Amino acid sequence: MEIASDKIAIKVKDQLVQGHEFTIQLQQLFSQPGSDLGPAKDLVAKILGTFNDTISAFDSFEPISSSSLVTAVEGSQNASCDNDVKLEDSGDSRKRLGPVKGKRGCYKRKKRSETWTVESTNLEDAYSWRKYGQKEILNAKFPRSYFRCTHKYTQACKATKQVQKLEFEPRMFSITYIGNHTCNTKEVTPKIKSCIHHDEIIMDSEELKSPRLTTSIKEEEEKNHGSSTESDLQLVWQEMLLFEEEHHHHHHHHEGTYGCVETSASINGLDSTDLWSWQR
DNA sequence: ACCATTTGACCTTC
DNA sequence: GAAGGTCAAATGGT
Repeated sequence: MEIASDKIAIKVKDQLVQGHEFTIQLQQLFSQPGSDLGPAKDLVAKILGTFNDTISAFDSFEPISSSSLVTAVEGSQNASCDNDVKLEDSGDSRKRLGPVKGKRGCYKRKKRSETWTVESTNLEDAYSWRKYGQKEILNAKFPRSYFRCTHKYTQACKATKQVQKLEFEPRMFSITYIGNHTCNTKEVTPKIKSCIHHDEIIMDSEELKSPRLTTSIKEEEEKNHGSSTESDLQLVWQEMLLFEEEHHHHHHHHEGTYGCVETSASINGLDSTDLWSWQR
């Protein structure tokens, strides 16, 4: 076994794990009462996400000819999706209210993905989410909201998050991230048609025809009411986003096409005014 | 007309 | 069987 590369890999992973640990400690430090660094927390969340991603990448294809594998598979899924030959009418005693359009559900067994939780006053991170559910939770005053990545179907991105208001600190949310994004968030692409072979079924239907979105960020004049600290935070947050952008594709010119749109998502009927979604 | 959210039903997990 | 997570029809917004 020529383990040269294996050794390196192990070392790298150890370092990652350590960095992960440190970040968690930092996160816990933040959650001490008295500090209100929302944006920093979100940043921490993202860092953690990166670590999780990398670490689990290692875990997933672990060379390991040896032992100690963790029976990771659990692929069994008795999801009853397979044989469609099943009856689908008459005999079923189940109550089906609406028009039966086909089998609903057909869930697959979930692969445990990385999860991590942060607490923050603003619900935004750099990704765009779509709400798909809300549930009352036992012994909790506030319901839990469920979000998935906007690009779940166009790009098969598995990331989701759950948001719930903290009972004793209603301005704060507990945000649990599940899985990491695999979508290209900025992938609207210049669309060089010339090199596309012509039957792309891919169809990323988001052409954003709304002309008013293209007005760039001249909305500096914040709409929040006087609260200077709030706006400061907002600005810091924006800067962080831009910073990140630049680092993603090194000095990409023409980054200014982001528009900021207020969404009407509401948690518990009480919509949070600091809910923003960034779109291109 | 399209797209996001709401909301109760449906499904899984414990 | 209860609690939590997900689906999708209905609804609402632009």
